Amino acid sequence: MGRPTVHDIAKEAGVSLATVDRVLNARPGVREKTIAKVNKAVESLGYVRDTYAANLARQRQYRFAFVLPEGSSQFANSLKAALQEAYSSNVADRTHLTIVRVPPQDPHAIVRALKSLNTSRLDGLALMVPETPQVRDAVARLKDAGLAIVALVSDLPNSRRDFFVGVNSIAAGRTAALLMGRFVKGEGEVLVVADSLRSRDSLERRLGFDAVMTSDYSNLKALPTVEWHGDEARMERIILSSVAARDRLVGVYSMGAGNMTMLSALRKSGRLGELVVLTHELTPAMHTALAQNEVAAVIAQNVGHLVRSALRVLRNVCDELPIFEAQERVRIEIVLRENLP
Amino acid sequence: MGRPTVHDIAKEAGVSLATVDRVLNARPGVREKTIAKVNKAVESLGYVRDTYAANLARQRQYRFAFVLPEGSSQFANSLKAALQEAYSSNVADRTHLTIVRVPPQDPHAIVRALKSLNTSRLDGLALMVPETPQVRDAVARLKDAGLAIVALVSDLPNSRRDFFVGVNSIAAGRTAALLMGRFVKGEGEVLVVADSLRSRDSLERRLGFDAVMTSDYSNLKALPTVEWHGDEARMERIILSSVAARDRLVGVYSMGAGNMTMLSALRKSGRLGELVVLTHELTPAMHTALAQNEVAAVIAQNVGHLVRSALRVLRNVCDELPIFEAQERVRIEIVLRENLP
DNA sequence: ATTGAAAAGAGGTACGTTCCTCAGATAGGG
DNA sequence: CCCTATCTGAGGAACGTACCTCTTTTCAAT
Repeated sequence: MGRPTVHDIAKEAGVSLATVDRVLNARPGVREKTIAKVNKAVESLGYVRDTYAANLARQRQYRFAFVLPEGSSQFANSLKAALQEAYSSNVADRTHLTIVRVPPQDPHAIVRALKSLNTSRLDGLALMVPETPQVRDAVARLKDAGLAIVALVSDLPNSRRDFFVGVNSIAAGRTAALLMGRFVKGEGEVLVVADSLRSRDSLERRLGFDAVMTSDYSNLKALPTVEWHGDEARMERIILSSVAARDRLVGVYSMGAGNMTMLSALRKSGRLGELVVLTHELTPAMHTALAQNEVAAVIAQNVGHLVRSALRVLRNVCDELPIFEAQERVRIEIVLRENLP
Repeated sequence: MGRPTVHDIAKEAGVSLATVDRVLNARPGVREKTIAKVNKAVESLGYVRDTYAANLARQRQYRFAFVLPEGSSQFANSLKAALQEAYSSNVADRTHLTIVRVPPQDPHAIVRALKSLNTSRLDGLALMVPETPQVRDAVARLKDAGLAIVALVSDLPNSRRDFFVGVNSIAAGRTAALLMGRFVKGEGEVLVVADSLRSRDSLERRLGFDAVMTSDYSNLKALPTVEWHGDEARMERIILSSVAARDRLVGVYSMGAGNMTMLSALRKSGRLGELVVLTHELTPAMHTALAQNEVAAVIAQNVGHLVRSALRVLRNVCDELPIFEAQERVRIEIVLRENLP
């Protein structure tokens, strides 16, 4: 009737339960021939291990830490909320979660935080931090200490991380360019704003944006990136002067945080209505801005997905199970006024 | 240390394990005062039942059937694929799934299929069928027989279904109109194509489309819906003649299936390049069409979500657990060339 | 043929929960 | 006060798996 159990395989393979267990858990002391017999029985009966019963028996506890940027970033906060939701739902069953917040602009502080982690009390780590050589090395050392490592949102290549969970930033930038190109009527200039191009995802978004812009929309000219480095007053100044100086401005693409400051500056300039504004990450503020037609589109990634995906990957790495890449690919979502969740 | 168990609550409440169990599972034979004591202990210890251990002990088996339209519909096929994927992954743990395929255009055949279900061997039902009075009544009877019922993709109001899993079709139509309005440069007419307006979702998409079209995009005129009723030759004829007759045509909105026929007809007409084409559901054919710039945007719903959501809802209804509506809200996805998954 | 290590078997306990039985306690009505 | 119905307690078996110990078998080298 129901699913086959270890007892059924034992019977089918003509071996004892203990041997089946040894084979299934890759423990030593079984002849090749017997291993083959058991595997054949597993195949023919279509046995799949009951993960929950297994975890119950083995008293498995996954201890993961999430390293997120501190500060007022709405996105990081919504990630944290998604994490807490996952924690209280069955998604995070048998999983103990710690959240560590670090100053994103200070590589040394990040390294210090990573070093202070007690690796013996931790099985895995998901981190959303800007890529710097110091961080890369610190992550590599954590990997050596036996942790499963997932880069979240922003990739950490060459850090020996096990997996990257997040969207392809180049494709996100390309998507922004496509939207800008199709939404703008006529021709003109596009202002591109970022907190800093030092973070890998901003850089890649810009790359993708420019690629599509130049190849498909020659009627538009993307201006050099304006970086405001966390200084909101500076941002307001730059935006106001840009808008005043450039009467051919038709669009604004904001690649990172600080969208509220940007919007209020544009509002002050009195030209918000004529501009096609694109931003990233569906924060509550952007939700409102979309509903009020101040922002044309928001390019987002589902934080719930990110978190669930990161947890799945971390668990699978810990259990040395394969990762189904297709399932973990996070989609680039386009949110308009009419498909607001 | 770990999570509190039933033993911990028993100790905390000063009652026996059996009483805790009676309270947790709402079995009779416990005084109000004792129930309160147990509940207080549950609260104060933050006890959450280990669903997997519980299901293991209770040998819980969820037996669900999915009723899907038969025929060559790519969407139904991808739903089936998502279902099979869920079945083989842990999402469908302790769940037995049956897929029933019915001719979507034949209400009597659908009712016959529903009546032939053995309700004593089934705990829940998810169905994607057009809404007709006969079907509505048949579903209500199944509900009376004690099944959990979920309407999938297309809602069945007044059928006493427990929940609807799918997108808001009106919002989907509104989203299509927004895209059409922003993508088209200049003014002109928009052809709207559907298999049949008898199906509720097509009707609602049209409603939403028209609402936004008239309120926001007076430069565009949406033509009356062309229905092709499953007759591909007829569709080709209509499209070719429409395109030939209307030189002000700037866009085509296809609300349902048959996108490949529509595209090939447009290709034949030689005017595909000038038209903004919008379709629904990201089938492999639409994937290609997007990549080749033949279709401007596809409005999709994630079939993986639909299936997982339906399964979660069915399980929760069976266990009389609450449904977290926010989690089950399926998003309206917009797929462009640059954010193809 | 003997030896000894490697392989396999047998049987147990545990995980957190459900669900069962049976016995003991408590309360309310006569 | 006892009687009876209702509550509560104590304990155990089971679910599928992991992991432990202790035996027994197998098989090749001697």
